[in-house]
Amino acid sequence: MKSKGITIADVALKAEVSPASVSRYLNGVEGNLAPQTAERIARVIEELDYRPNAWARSLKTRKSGLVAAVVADLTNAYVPAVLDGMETQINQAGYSLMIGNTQNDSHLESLLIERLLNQRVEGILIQPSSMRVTPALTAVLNRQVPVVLVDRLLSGVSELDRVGLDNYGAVDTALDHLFAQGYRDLLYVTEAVEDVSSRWERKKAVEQSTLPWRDVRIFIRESAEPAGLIGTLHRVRENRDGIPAAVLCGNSVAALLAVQAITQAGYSVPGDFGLMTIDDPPWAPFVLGGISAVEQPTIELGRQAAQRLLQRIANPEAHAPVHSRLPGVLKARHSTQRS
Amino acid sequence: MKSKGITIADVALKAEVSPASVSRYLNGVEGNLAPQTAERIARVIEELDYRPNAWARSLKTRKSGLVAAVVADLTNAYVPAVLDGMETQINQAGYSLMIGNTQNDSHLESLLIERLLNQRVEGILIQPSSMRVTPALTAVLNRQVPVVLVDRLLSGVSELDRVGLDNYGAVDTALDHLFAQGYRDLLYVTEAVEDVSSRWERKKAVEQSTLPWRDVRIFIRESAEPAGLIGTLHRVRENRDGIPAAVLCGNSVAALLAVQAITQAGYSVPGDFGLMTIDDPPWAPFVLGGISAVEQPTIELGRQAAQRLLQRIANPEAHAPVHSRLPGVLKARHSTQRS
DNA sequence: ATGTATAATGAAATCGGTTTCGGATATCGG
DNA sequence: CCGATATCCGAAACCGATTTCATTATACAT
Repeated sequence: MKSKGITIADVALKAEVSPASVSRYLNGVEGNLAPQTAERIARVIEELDYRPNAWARSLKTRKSGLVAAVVADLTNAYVPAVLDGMETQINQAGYSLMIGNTQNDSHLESLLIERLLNQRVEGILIQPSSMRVTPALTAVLNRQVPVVLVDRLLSGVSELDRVGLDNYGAVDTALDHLFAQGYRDLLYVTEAVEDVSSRWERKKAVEQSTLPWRDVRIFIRESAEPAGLIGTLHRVRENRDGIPAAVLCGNSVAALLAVQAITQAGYSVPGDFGLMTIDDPPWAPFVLGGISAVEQPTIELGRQAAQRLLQRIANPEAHAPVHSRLPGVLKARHSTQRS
Repeated sequence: MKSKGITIADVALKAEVSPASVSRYLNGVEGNLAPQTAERIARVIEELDYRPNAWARSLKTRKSGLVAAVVADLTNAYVPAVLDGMETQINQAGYSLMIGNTQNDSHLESLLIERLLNQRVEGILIQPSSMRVTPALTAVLNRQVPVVLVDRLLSGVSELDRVGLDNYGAVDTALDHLFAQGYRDLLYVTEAVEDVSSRWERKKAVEQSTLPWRDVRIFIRESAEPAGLIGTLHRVRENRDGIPAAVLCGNSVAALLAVQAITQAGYSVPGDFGLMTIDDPPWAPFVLGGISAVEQPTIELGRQAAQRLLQRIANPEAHAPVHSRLPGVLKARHSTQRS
């Protein structure tokens, strides 16, 4: 009833060598195999369609070949794009990728991380659901497994690597573009800012802009309904003087809200408002004649994050943490075209 | 130098019981533990922050708690949506999810599947990159690990479960809607059809339509450039008589092409053409005033696929394979609004 | 011819759990 | 008070690999 199970012993027996030699063969030439023996083993392995048991191997070597990515929301196009970059990188290195989707819920996040640790992943890429450090997160940190933060930071945690967009730079890029196009009034639309570092940074960057804006307002999204934003749009529009105001959105969720509000209110773009967004969702080129955006280098973000993690795994001695802030790239489109 | 490692033995020692008892405790009450002992063990585990080693456990129990999803293209929004459904379901069952992104490359697909098998996953969800059965795929099938096909079929493989959209029904839904709106001329836009079963089925459904169309044409996308399609649009438009033709797209990639073609050619929707697509990408509501679509129940698809796989894992006796074909739901929007 | 360095291989311990089997203790009926 | 039965628990084998250490065979120098 021993279902299936071709073990190293079976191979050894049939090839008339010791299990030790088979193992040596499997792991490349360690203690030097006679080419003749090696070939014999190879043949038997082939014949038996033998596959080494990863569990037994891991048990001894303390390496699982597993790496995990814990993301906040799979349905936001930004996330799978980043995952894409991670995945290729990780597979190239011979590792396999596990994923956990926290749905922006730190409770679920804890549970998933817990599970992944039990699976003995060798490293974790985390896009934290919140800046606040949960017990489960501290548990990971106390443990030896390397962690790289993606996209978002954890408040009060400085010892971790982090890879993400250069939020300040990206916002500046957007603002420079808007200003260069002649806009002088600015409305910044963002999701609630408290818990998520990237949103916070972007808002901060807007507030710190040194360009001579005539007016800068911030609108914080409180519901999925555009009603509130529509009101603000009306108000912004009142005190204009021929130059339409620019609406800058902090991410694609905010951008979606803005598109809805503008459409429902019957405004036109770029006639009544300039419109632009940080993060270039796949639909940006096709909505309202094309929405200008600052694109995030998503695949590259994923690639670098994975790369960093793999390095930490290969070389656990703690170097100083590295913060990579990749630049966004400007995609000027119809929605900010003036004249 | 034994880095870290609180083993079951350490716990046993400190709790003054045998490792066997600790094991019993960990796996729920098997051979009946005295509540007193159980509590003592619990406390020590807590104190030591002990975590059972998944490898050792798997080695003995032959269960990894791992399930894999191999998908064709992470950047197509349909895929992460389905993954989302899978993920929750799988985690609820106490399993963890591994992913492989084949990028529609059957070579990569083979490699990833190979790796996942070595990781001893207990089951695999596959969205095959092609209908053609590769050696690696047959290897999986010969092996004992359960497989559920998602979205796409494998030609000549009938023994596997499959969960996907009811492509025939979905196309009928679209056609019914178009016909009811008064359209009589039809242009179906699709990606190359040979290798992918879902595309094939949808095209077939169009060809088999029993509605009294005046004209039905099929356009097969050959490049990412809309030039070819634009030509076809011109031609379709010539022989009209007041009733615009309807353009139905086989998936979101085709829809994207159509949007580009229509926009570049300067046509309006729904004035010059009715436009509709199978698969409801996130941008559909906002492009060209809203594009009508037949939405796929993505999360539900993922959920059911995962569910099916988990059942197979729990109960390996081979029942007859189940083919779930979930219905698409009509999203009538502006792009097919007539009158 | 003899001693020594080197290459190739095998025996056995080990990784950290689970599980079988049987021994010890407690409970209970008569 | 005794033997039978049930309950709780420990010793030890086992899962399938890796790895250390020792051994044998071979080559080479003297």
